[in-house]
Amino acid sequence: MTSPAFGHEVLAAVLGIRDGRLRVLLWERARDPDRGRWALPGGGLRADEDVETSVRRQLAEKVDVREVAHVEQLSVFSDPDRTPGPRTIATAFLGLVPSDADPVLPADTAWHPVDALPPTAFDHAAIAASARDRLRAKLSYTNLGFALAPREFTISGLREHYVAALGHPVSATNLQRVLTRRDLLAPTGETAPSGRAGGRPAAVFRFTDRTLRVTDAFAVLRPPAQAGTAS
Amino acid sequence: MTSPAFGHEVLAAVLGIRDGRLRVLLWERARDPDRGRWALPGGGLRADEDVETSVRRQLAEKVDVREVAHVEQLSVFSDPDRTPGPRTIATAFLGLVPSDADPVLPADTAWHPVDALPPTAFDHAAIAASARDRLRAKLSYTNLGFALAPREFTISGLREHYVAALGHPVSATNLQRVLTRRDLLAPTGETAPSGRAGGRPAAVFRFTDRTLRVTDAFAVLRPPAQAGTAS
DNA sequence: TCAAAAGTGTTGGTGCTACACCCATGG
DNA sequence: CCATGGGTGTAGCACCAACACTTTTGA
Repeated sequence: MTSPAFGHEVLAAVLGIRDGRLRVLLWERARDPDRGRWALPGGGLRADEDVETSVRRQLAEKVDVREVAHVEQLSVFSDPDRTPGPRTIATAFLGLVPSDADPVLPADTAWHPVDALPPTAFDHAAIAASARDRLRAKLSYTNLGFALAPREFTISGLREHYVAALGHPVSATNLQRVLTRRDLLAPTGETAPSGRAGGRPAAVFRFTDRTLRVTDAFAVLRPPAQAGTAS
Repeated sequence: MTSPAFGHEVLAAVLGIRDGRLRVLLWERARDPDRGRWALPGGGLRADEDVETSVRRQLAEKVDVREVAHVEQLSVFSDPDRTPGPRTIATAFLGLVPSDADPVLPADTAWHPVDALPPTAFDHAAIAASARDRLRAKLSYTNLGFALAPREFTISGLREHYVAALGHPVSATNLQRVLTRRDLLAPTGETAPSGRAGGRPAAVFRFTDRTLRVTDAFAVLRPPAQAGTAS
């Protein structure tokens, strides 16, 4: 059991919709190695914390943690040569920040389009891509939209978030019906003022639930009966 | 960047259907700590390998690797006190062995029902539970059955595998239709002899594909068109 | 009164579950 | 020819995408 020891870092791909695009939070490295390239926030794991605690601590230094609506583990990146110098293993996380949260960012930190990244440090581009893919997959069978959208929104506003995140057209009509059928949306009773060009004012909604819920589990091999689930 | 270094181990929850139950491969610890308790196979990460390479190497010592039909990463277990002694972080994997593979096992190693584990070492019970849950979820929206079932099987034989893995009844009629509709099954043309009590001989099938395929992605927010996918 | 934007009604199609029925074998 | 188990036909339901239509606003 005398196995070697390795450095361990925690990295977070924090995604959010900003200016109509799906973006990831990156900071520009001021020092070698990879000076001038853009990196994911994160850093070394401390002796007294587990990786979940660590990622939240590290994010708190970039973003007010209360603004991060969802955090989940992606996977381990462990190529021996993934970084120069002493070997470091990384546990990668996906974080999501709603678009009405506008955290004050340090000067070296900015949101970059996840589909058009600037030159990135180490293997961080692969981590960002894996975060993007995880988000896209989960949007379609969970209520994860709550972590991208603002607290309150109109259906067409929500639709734009889904379009930006998924990268393909989404029908507002059917989006509303799917989310309503599954009881994910609740009307607030308010309406949003119509724009400069007129038009009927939109009803305002919020998500009924702001924690992750799988809505399509066991689509095929569903456990029998479960009477009462449909409400 | 002078963060501390930690031991890193790789652990595999190898699941398979044995004697009609979903079981996990465990070995009995002969030494303290946790002597006499049952542990998942695995061990320290070497300096020149990544975690995926490592888990396959470690499994080769217990099971002929060619018999492991599927391996995937679960998550990191990193509680500072998860093991006594110097801190060790674990990357946990799910491995699946088809029921027609019968690897020769070392004397200290045995298959145990995953829903009725013997006393387990460290946090290994939680890892086994997370492997079981991952398997159950993926069975319902992927072709992952190929990694549990034998190479060739009858529908009712396959049904028993799903029942054992999921823990709830599954209809053979509908199982066949669902898997056929998605082109996951191919008839071999052979039939299996009927049992002592008679009955029509069953047709023999195999999975068309023996690598993981997601069959239900984007059930809700499906990308538009994709002409020709249905074939 | 017209254009714009939001929201609802409706229709046709697909996939799924349940159940009834037919098929092939051993005794 | 009967019991046993395998396999298919089909009816009804739920869900869903597309599209036409109605509603409510600003100019």
